[in-house]
Amino acid sequence: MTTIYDVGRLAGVSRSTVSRVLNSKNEVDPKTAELVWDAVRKLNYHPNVSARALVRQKTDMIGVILAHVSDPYYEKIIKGIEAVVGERRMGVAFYNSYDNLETHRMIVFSALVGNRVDGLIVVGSNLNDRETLQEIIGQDLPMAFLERDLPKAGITSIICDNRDGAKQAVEYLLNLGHRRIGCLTGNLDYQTAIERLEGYRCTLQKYGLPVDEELILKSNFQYSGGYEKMKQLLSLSDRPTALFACNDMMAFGAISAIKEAGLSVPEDVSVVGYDDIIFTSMFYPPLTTIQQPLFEMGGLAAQGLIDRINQGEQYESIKRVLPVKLVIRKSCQAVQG
Amino acid sequence: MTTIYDVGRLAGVSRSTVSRVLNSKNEVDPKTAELVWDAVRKLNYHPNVSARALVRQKTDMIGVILAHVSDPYYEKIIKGIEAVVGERRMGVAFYNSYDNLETHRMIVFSALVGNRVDGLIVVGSNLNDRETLQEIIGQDLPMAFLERDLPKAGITSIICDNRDGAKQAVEYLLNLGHRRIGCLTGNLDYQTAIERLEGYRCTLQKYGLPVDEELILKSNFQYSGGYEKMKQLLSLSDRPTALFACNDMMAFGAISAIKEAGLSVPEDVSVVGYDDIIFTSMFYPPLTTIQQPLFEMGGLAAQGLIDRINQGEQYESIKRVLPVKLVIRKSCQAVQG
DNA sequence: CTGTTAGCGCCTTCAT
DNA sequence: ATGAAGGCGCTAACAG
Repeated sequence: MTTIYDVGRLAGVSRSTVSRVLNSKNEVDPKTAELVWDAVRKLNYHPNVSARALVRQKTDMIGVILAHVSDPYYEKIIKGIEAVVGERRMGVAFYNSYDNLETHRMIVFSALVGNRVDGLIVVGSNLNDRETLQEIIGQDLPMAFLERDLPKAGITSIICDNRDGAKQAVEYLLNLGHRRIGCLTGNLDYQTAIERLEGYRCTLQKYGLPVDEELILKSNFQYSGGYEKMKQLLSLSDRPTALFACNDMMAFGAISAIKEAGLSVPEDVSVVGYDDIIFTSMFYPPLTTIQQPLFEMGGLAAQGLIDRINQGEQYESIKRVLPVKLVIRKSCQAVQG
Repeated sequence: MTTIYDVGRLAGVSRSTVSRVLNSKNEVDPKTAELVWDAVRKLNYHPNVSARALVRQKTDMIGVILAHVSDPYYEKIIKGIEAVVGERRMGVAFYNSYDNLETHRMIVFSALVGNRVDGLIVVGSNLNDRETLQEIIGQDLPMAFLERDLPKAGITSIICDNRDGAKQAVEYLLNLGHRRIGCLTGNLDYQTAIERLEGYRCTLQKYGLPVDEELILKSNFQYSGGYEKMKQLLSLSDRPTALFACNDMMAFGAISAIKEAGLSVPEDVSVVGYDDIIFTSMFYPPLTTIQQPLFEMGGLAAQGLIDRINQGEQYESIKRVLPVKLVIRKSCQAVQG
């Protein structure tokens, strides 16, 4: 391992000078600096991150904890985070919680309390994590929340208007003449799932329609969940003519079940999804869905977190609720006759 | 920040004893140990990772560099890596290269030379990265390669039998009576893309069929690339009756183009993909494709890397070529008449 | 403008 | 079985 000391020796200067050059602090004679850079290149020197982090008490890294990095839903959020973080010359580390409370707790503590990262973005975590998070927040460590707001916490949270999204979806179906509209919810341990369901309910009520509990099935945001629950919905004597799936993956699963039953989308059942993940437009039929500003969300969370890190506890937390919009494709049509 | 010193003071012991308890080294009086653990819990102490890494000269983290974490293709590979790494009580950090050589270089150096991780798994990187990688390998730092083998490197590499995969796909189509089989290649800066194309060519030759260069279109492993290139293929006067797409995303794009042209899959064009990503079975029609043992690949790479880290340079590198298999779904049918 | 000095928090001999 | 002391590689005062 080559250290700052080796660089100094080769350049004929002290270690502190090397450090100054590397960090472009204070004034350094341009000639000296050039000597140092030459040595750095020649030795292919890269600072030991641990040593640097130890003395500076910061790692220039932020962490992002989410259920599973590979979930396509996170794609644009991740890109939004990375864009901002890269711009500020920091790095990102991703951690998978697998939606497991114990794992989540371990990660949060070892990453944040163990100083592995300077701050943490928690993406849409399980509401039962509240205790862990309150504990962390109590220590005034930099955090930001995405798709979730923690009451009383002086912390940035970026969420989308889930109730309004559900409202747009349901209103769209109502305008097409649908009256029996099924709803596949996400895992109700998640704020987004709860709010979307509320939006569905309120919208029906607003239009003076009955909320038939038989048409509301608690699912889990997964393809398989959408598939299974849709089969149940189709077996109803008076089956729905339309479906509001609280995310796109469940919509895909539901559509498979519909096709398997010998029915068609949108001829027999209209389907609206939620999220607008990248696959929606590749899917057949192209899915009508609610689009969230995912890239922007990621960016705002990262920005809030980094500001908090830089400004310390004087940072004024922000809470943003971003608007969503309906994207009409080809999975819905008006009720016939 | 609470340190080992605070813990020691609360427990009434020295810092070295705390350290011993934490790392369960040597013998420590069970009563003393209990005292220390009590203090740890009471203070919610978590070791400072930087300090620990600095003195131990290891981070217990491995890095994984790939084009983009959110690409669904990596999903199972990632899970395979995580399974092994978790089992060995280490952690993983993911880095996105975005298929950019400069980014790739920076990550490799700062992560590995900067001691951010103990070793690095490079997943299917651009062949033009060779120089950077050789440079790193020259420093005998622990690395493992996935979907790529670097000649002369005493380093673990795990690849799949891409030529055989292409052969299985093409033979399947030939057996269905197809003679004009198009090929959409991936980005030929990648070993997998090159080998799959070779497999396609060799198989046709093996059966004494002409290789019509007009039917081979260089694409990029992307949905959009598959879509565009398939449009070209369809505009040919004597268009192909079947397509071998070198990955599933291009197959999806191609199928969109086919549908858009008023044709059907598999009635008018049969399509075989490659990879068997999670979406293939959700797609309509369910895609016939080549399945790779992705989970196993990730696990083997992680295992090889960790062994190398633990055993040092005496580690005997392994090179594994894993078998692949054809998964028949519904995107192909026999030539009519 | 540059070198000297003193830690950052932890682990690991070496004593006891 | 436990404590004292030294140092991992780096940065940040403080001198000069």
